[in-house]
Amino acid sequence: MNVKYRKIISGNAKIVRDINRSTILNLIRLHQPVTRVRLSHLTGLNKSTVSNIVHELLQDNLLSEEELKDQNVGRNPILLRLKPGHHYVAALNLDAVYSRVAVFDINGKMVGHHKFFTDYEHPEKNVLLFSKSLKKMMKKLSIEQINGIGVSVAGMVDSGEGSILYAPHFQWKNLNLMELFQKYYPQPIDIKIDNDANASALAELWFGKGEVTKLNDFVFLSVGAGIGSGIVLNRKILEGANHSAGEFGHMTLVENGLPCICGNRGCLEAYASDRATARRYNALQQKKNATVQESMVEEIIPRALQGEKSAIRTLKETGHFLGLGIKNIIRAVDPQAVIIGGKIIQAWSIIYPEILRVVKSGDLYGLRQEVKILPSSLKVRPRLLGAATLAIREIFEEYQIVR
Amino acid sequence: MNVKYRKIISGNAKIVRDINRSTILNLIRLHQPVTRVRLSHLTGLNKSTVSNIVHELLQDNLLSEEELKDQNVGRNPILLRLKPGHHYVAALNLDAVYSRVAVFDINGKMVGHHKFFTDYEHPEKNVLLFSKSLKKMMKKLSIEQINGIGVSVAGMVDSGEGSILYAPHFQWKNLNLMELFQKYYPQPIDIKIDNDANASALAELWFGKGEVTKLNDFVFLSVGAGIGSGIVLNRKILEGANHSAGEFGHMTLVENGLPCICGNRGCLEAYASDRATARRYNALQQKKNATVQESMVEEIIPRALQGEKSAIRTLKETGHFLGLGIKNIIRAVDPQAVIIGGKIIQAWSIIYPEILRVVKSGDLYGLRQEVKILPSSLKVRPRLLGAATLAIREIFEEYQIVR
DNA sequence: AAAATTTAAAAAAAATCTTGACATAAGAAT
DNA sequence: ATTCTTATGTCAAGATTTTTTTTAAATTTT
Repeated sequence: MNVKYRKIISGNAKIVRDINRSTILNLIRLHQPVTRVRLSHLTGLNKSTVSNIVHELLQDNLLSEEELKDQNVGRNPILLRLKPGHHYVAALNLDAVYSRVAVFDINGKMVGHHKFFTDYEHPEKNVLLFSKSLKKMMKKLSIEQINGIGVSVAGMVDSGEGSILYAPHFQWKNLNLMELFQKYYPQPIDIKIDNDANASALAELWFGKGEVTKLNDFVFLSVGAGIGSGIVLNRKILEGANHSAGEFGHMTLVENGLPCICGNRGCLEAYASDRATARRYNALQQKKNATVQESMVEEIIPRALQGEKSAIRTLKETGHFLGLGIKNIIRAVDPQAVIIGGKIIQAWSIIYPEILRVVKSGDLYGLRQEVKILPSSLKVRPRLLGAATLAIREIFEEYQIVR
Repeated sequence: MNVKYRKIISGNAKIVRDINRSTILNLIRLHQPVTRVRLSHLTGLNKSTVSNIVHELLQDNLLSEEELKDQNVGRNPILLRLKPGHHYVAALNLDAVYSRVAVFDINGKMVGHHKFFTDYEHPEKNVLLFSKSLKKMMKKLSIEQINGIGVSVAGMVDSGEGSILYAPHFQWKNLNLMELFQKYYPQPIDIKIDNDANASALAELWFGKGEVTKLNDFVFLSVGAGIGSGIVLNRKILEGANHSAGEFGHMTLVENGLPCICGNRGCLEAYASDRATARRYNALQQKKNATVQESMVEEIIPRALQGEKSAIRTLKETGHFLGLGIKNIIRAVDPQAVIIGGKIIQAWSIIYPEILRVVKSGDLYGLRQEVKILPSSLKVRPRLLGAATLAIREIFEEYQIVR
């Protein structure tokens, strides 16, 4: 039976407490530093309830207090912040060539980092390398306990089960990664595994800067060797019935178009991935003997920025195709924004006008669709921070009431 | 400020009651007839809580009881059902040429129906006609009170405000329909307005038969003069940041393809709408002088079913284009199913194989994507029943706890 | 035929959590 | 020195669910 039955959650006093506790903890995260009174206003909860719950959070070492001495009338407010130094999560990004391990605090700050060659042949080996690396890091940073592990994988993942359905880079199929982790971490620890595009989207949602802060509905388009995407709707990742929502990389852009590694033709990925960009560039350069390796868009971009014509033309084309794809994404889910990640955004000044032109050309009935096209706002690698966010989310998000 | 802030709903005893009450009422609707004990199991709530809430619902005249005499051991169970004859909603579908008014009971059964010519020039006139028609119907059926009004409109709708952003058929732009209704219904009554594709999707979700019963995530593709769609994710309609999620009709299928009424080229609608189908058919028939009117797919379908070659070819092409669109829909939101509505489904035996062929050709990496392509399962007009469902939903759905 | 068992529903007592009124804290304004 | 003002803390009251106990009705066992 493949039918997903929604779990029915009925209400009782304890769940009310859980809901309010996580609401408050989340608001502290988002608005820190913040006072109890402000939290009372934000939540609509009574001041006493807030005080009570804050007291509990303080005892759990999740918060720090700081009395503010200012010249306002009235009693000095006490500012609440997430307390650093007590709660950490481990992150693993399993990616082509390198995989990365890191430790983050609950504010999304990386405090330790390490990388190793991904072992394609022996999936379990990567878990071993991760655990060793993590142990070493924890010792060095004198961190005693980890509050969760997040893993982002380049491939299709069943995040509920924690299994990898298909990872084309590594040629892993139906691999239960969760089981491997549980071998090395038999003690009860939260382990969350998801696809790297979803993880990146989550990283933007939780730790995005600037305009991204205000977004609740967006699509993160991860442009790399392939093209993946994570759809965020009402602050939640859309997984899809078969864990493959947001496979925009394989939407058909051109019927019977260029072949794609997925076996079909005309996919967005076959036109706008880094690989496709490099290929188009090389086709232009053939006579000039100045080709680049397929994985090396990072060589094309500086050439374009320095004014090399064929590099510029190639990237503009990429922008054009991305625009076509993004237009269809907008038609599909009508997000507040589409955020683009990947090396390609280093050429933002070149690709953005092209993307915008295509997207705007298709404005529905001339009605203003206030969708933004933005480059990733993150400084840390989104896929690694995303892995951490998978674990951090578990600390903050519990139940929630919706209409 | 265009930023949609999520309302924060904090928990308290009253909301817990609301949650549990609506959970129980919904389960009665879905599982009727059902006993209190069964409800207790389904919800996880204690038997006393269920008894208590059921008592309340009985007092509100929402339920009827019937003692079951069977040969099982133990006390006879009391079966609970939604009580007919006490709660009704009014529905209005504003559509091209005709608009329809109807009265439905809370089980989605139509008890009265009437239609009138839509007044394109004077939007308010339609509200007047609706109210007169409803009044007459209520008198005839001796219904004293209506518990809500649902309106489905062929066009883009801001369902929160109840305003029509753009309705191409009627050439209405930024029309606040809710205000017009409130003129005629100043007393506090729930009025809900939404786009007809969303309403149809909702009708399938609530009152769909057969396989549809088990679906929580699907896309309803409404094929008519244009192509609209409603996206249902986790049993909720996806509205989108600009109230235009699911505009799959205007996704680009062919770059620089056929012109579309939206002003662009190559939209799905320009290839697979009834109008496009008729146009393609007429192009084939030109020499034979046997053309049909643009709105008349219903003439092409019987011809095809009787074996007329060009009719068959035309419909197969429509199926092919629908397949291309559906493939991209699947890539986008990965639904459990895509449900197709409209006259075209009378030719299901012709279009379905074509759709399936295109969709399956694009199966991602050869992984089984268990997506179903289904014709609408409703007997009543989906757009009208959908309008009713907008109102019925308000009676049943209140708050809910999610993770 | 009487007693025990089974299933369903209702009632009373116990537990949990939020609310609301009041109290306390700390500084500014009068 | 007193009163305001704002932030936080305390505690009984109120609402709701859960747990426990009764009551009800029919079947099965003794």
